[in-house]
Amino acid sequence: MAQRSGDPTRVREKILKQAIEEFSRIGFEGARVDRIAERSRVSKNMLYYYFKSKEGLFIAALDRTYERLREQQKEISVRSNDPMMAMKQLVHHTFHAFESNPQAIRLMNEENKHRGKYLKKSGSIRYLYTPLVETIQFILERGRSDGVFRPSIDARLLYMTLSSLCYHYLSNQFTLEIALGRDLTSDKSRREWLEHVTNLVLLHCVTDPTAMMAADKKA
Amino acid sequence: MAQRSGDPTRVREKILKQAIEEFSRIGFEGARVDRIAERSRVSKNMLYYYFKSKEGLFIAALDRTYERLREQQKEISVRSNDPMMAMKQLVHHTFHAFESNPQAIRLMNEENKHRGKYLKKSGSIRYLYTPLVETIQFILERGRSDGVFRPSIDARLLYMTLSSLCYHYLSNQFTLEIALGRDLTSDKSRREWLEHVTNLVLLHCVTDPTAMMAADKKA
Amino acid sequence: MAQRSGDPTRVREKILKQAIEEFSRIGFEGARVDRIAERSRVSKNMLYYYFKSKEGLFIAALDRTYERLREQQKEISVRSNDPMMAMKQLVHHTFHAFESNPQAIRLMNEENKHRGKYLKKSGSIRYLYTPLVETIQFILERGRSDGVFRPSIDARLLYMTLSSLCYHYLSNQFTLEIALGRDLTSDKSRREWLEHVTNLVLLHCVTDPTAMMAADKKA
Amino acid sequence: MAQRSGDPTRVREKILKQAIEEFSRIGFEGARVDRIAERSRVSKNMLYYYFKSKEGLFIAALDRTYERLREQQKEISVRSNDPMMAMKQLVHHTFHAFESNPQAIRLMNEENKHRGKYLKKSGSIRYLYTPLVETIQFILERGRSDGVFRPSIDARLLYMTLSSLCYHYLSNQFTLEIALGRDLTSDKSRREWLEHVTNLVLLHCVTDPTAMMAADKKA
DNA sequence: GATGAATGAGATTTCATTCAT
DNA sequence: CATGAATGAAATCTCATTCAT
Repeated sequence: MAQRSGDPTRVREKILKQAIEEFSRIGFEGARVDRIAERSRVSKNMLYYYFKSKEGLFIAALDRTYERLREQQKEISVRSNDPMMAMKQLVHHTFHAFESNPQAIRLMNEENKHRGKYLKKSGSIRYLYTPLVETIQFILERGRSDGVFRPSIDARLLYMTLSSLCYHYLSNQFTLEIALGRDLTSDKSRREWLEHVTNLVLLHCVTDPTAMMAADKKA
Repeated sequence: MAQRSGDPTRVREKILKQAIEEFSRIGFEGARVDRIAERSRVSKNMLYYYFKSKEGLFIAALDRTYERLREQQKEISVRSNDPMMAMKQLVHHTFHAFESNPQAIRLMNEENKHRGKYLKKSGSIRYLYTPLVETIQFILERGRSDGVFRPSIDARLLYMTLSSLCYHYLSNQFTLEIALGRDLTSDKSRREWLEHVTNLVLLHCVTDPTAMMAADKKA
Repeated sequence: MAQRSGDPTRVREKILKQAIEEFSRIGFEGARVDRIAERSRVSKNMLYYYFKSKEGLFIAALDRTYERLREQQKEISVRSNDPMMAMKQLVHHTFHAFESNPQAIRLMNEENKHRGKYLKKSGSIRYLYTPLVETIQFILERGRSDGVFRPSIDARLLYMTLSSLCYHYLSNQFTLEIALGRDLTSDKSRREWLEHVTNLVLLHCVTDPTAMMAADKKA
Repeated sequence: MAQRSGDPTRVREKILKQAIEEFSRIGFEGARVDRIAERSRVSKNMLYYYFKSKEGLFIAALDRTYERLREQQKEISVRSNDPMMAMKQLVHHTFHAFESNPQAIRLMNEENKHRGKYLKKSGSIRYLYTPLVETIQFILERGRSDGVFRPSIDARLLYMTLSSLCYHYLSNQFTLEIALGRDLTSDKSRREWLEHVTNLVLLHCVTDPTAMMAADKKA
């Protein structure tokens, strides 16, 4: 039985992985410590040895998830010099970041359910959005100096806009699908939505939206 | 000892009220049947008598909540003849509907956590959004015939937009606040956000956004 | 399996009895809820149903034990009119009360181990000693008016004396036996000790100890 | 990483010190091996290496404690030539010995709770009281030859008396305080009690208690 | 000697649900 | 309709002890 895997950080990682899986799937109270232990092929007490309590494990799972999300957001390099193009890329990256991290969405919802209780204890997202807001800031400034963007755009407001539109589509998929009778997972639907979001954001930013719409039509 | 509290539907209502409270506060798995029974001052057996199981109670709670939300959405009469004004009212009403129903938000999140499992069993939101989408449709058409709105606007897409922007602000309040270091509950913040959302939506709808922005500036 | 014994107070009593047994035998931390449940032939959760927690059960056990002890102490009627005789009876009764309640001694020790933590929560012994102290008072007064007892005897001090001498012999039986190499459980040893204690107490009370000693010798 | 803290006996001592602390505070079953290890800043394995088991550690703690108590009792040199004075000193020394060793009291209670089980395995108190009884014997004899003490006093009985009266006051502090509504830790209370005990013991010993009482009154 | 990691058994407590009345 | 008592399974967490290095 003695499995003494030798590598303690690997054991920790295995547990953490399964914890993220479990907590994001069914929430804090729904999650079962037993299941996490079993799936990471570790005895229950090891889990307590490493994380002290279910809550400790949950916080560790949050920490790790947000950290990962932040890493991904840092990578959103805006390669294009064209501010409009850059903004478009930003929307796509943001959506994709959430899309490829369904667990992060679940865990954030969970956290909001708990009124931020655990986050306050962990402090890990405190700066989650910072890199993204900075990127937005950067694009906005370039757009402004190019004269294509209006000068008064608030980066944080824009971030909230972007975030709402990307997050909600994914987070509330099931209620939306049932209510609207529409499949939101199809490629077509996602493309359509992304295009719509991009359009909205740009409309908000550009100096001359009418011109932009005209240009769009031609394309 | 038999206390025969008189009105059976009243008992049912008391239970349901506490169930909505409990489920929305802490989710399906976090909710405790004992607590619901205790707080509605009803013996657990009554609860099982009326609702059969925890799941039955949860579904009943969902049903009731969505029904209430739908009622509220039906009431969104768009009094103004001016399509722009009407749209603005729509945004405000939608936000307010969510704002005054935090439990509905919580329960919808819960439902998405369960991948729509219970909704499928209940069918209660199937037509939740219909009246709202119809109202949107109506406003759009009037705006189009007035020449202020573009003809190609998709009502459902617009609804999703509206919904995302209003819902997310409230639903993800805690993570947003911590991450952005900003109080979202203040009147000022809410007004700002609503104005922003209105603007976005209108920008998307109007035929001549540039003119609209110019008009805005004067005002 | 359904044992539904019908009489809930009887179930409570059964549990309590076993709890007193277990807690007095091996202390709060040594006691096992499982064992108590098993021996009272009740499922573990019933125990929590009636007493809420291990601590709740412990406090209930203390309460009951002290109450019983107090009952016994109330019964110490001092039948004799002769104050010396009455005092002698008192010593015997006190010793016997402790002797026939080994569980009470154990539980009191346990409580002292916990620095009175649980007693403070229960308040049940607050008046444990009162009836006894009053009896002492009564005897002392009669002895004084008869002229055989000194007037300045403090009843509470006398109680502490009595109590120490009776309690310690029983409570520290094992260490005393091993240390002194003497069997303290034998009738002879107990008689001897009781006589000694009686003598001490009377010596302390009487106006003329020398006369008393002389009288003793004759007898 | 190997920290080789240098002196193995010192490590042993550190562990033992914390073990005495822990066992006396909360008893054998309440004590936690983890806590002892942590507080002595030693890995659990060391603890097992030195003491083999929790029980082994407990017995070692008992041994050490009794040994220390015995040392202290040996030191009770009765400096006075006056037997009455010597007896008074003895009472004070005994009380003080217990008072300055609350851990010893706790551990003795613990031992009695276990019906002497561990003492039998250790044999360390077997002769705990011997030096004290011998001292008592010595004083009694001198008092007898001086004519102030009665000839028939049993040293062991006297020891038990002394011990009961000093031990109980300290050991049952909490229940006594709550029951009698009296603070036993105050200097005044202790002085009073000690005087009372001394008096009792002397009354028991002297040839002419009436004379002694008269002498007391004058002083 | 010394350590961090691991174990297995078992501790207390909880919870949805049902039965007898 | 209504209740208090009961259940069984399982949840979280603990603890003395040992292994591999």
